[in-house]
Amino acid sequence: MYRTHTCGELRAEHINQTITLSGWVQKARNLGGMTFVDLRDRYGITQLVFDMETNASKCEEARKLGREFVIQVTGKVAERSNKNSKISTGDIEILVDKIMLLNSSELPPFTIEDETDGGEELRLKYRYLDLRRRPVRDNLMLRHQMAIEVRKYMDSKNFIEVETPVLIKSTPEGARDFVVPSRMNQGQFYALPQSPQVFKQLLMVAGFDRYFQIVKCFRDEDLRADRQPEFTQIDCEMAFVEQNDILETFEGMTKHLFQVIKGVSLNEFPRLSYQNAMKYYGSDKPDIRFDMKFVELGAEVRKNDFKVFDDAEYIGGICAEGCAVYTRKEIDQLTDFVKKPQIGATGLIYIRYNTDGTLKSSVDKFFSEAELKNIAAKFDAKQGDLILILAGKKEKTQSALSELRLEMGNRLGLRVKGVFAPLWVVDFPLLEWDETSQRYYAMHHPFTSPKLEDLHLLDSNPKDVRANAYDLVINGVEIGGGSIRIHDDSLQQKMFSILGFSPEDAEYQFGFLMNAFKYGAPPHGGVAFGFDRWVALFSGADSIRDVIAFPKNNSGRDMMIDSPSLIHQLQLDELGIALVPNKKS
RNA sequence: GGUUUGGUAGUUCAGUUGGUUAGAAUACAUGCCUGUCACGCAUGGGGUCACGGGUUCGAGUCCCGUCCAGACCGCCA
Repeated sequence: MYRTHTCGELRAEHINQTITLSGWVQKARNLGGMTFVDLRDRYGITQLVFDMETNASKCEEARKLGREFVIQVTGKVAERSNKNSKISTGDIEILVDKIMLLNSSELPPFTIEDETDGGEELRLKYRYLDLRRRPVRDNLMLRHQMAIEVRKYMDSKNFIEVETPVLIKSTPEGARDFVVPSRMNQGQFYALPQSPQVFKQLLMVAGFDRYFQIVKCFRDEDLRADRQPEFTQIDCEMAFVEQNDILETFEGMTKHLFQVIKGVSLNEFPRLSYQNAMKYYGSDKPDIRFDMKFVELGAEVRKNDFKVFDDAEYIGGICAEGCAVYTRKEIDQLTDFVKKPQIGATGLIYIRYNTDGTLKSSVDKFFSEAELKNIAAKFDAKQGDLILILAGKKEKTQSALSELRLEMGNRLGLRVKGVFAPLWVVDFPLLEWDETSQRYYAMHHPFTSPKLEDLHLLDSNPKDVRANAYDLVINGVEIGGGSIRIHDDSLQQKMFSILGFSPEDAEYQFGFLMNAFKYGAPPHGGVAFGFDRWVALFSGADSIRDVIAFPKNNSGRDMMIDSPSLIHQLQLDELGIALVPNKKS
């Protein structure tokens, strides 16, 4: 028997018991006459004691132990003379009688401690060592707990988990597919699912009126801190429901997770239309932990021969409370921030509402103090506030102002970890126009239903048609999204035609779905949550990499197993694949 | 594809206007130490300054290119 207990469970009540532990040597502290060894496993750390006076040979053995050696010890639990309140086993220690070396270890490339000295790259390369560290392990434990609670909640609401296939069919809509060549059908390819979308809809046709799945999805797009090529969704679908039924069901799931995992009780989630989200926050995923809503300026600022305003399609700003004290240097920093190519504004206009009631702005040449005061009133600015204004093309300016708002939120410490502000963003547009390809794309996906009351616009004015689509946003992170689907084959066919599919293309790619809809498809809709993002939100991690056991790096590489990699010519031959030389070689 | 930051000891980093033998901390090794728990003290080993080219009397430092890594934009129905 390798162990009678774990390294995290022995307490004062075990004193005088003879026990056996196995684990990794975290650290040996050799004091000459005696040696202390911290023995670590998944559950905690227990201190082992070796005394030169009572057992010199064991003490000599203990001195030879290196970091991460795997040992098994048997001994008696004893009360410590110096207790350590920082660890749960800090009241006791083990007087070791027998020690067995189960395996030695090379010196790890970074220290296996809560505060490691290792950098990101090294830790990914040696992920199995990184996972020995408590903070990383805790994230995976949290992930496990959240998955358990999702399943508990969904089960309690009569949802059943059904597995859907991973080798499916490529479709040109949406993200790039990862494709898998078929050996038995040469020249043909499977695709890995970007989501189980069509399968869950087919499950609704099949009568499983409440489905969910915690499922891997794949998208061959560039990575970010919150984007991995393979990621996990909580994928859900319900039949015989309207939008409100879905929002309530999954608001319930969200509240359950917050309650059980974080001990946080949430109030009813606000619902904000896409239109208002853009108007007040310039973003379809606003962080509403803080207010600082946009104020749009109109004709009243366009008559002073100030060309920046006069020529602008959109003029809008935010009011940063208490920031009138910002120095010229700080405002220059903000100007540089909005002028970064990633943000793309051409300049920044400020109005300082000084504490003495005077106003100072970067446009004093064009606006009198009274006019500035009027503008300040529009912002509900108080003395001591700083108004920041951007002007230009509407979409670009709103998005730049949104970034500026978040930056100010950061500077003012308004985006506090541990504070959670969820909301539903609803009434997304059904379609968006793409200039490059001169066609409409589905904003959500091609199976999303238009709002009944907007249906008449579908031919005349497609871009104004709103969809039964919604996102759950928490702290400015898109945690999930979904829609009420089309369940009528003629409407689905019409959608495909608006999206530029020829009837033949639509039949080739989605014929099975439209065919299924001919056999009594119930009204249905659903939602999918980004599980990794959710765990990251709960753990406070900056990147979803921190909550994934074996993540990929920025370039989509697994640094540990070093994939992707070349495959043998024999494998290529079997698949009937010939590689063309790429530009690098 | 683009913007940007970085690459120096096992690791995390510093390195001044381009100037002698490239430093610190930590880790590691050895010795001393009987209550440590970030143990302490002493000593020691450890460097292809990412790679290639250029400027220069002289390059870790300046210039060009390549590679690698991070953040972001594009992209992500």
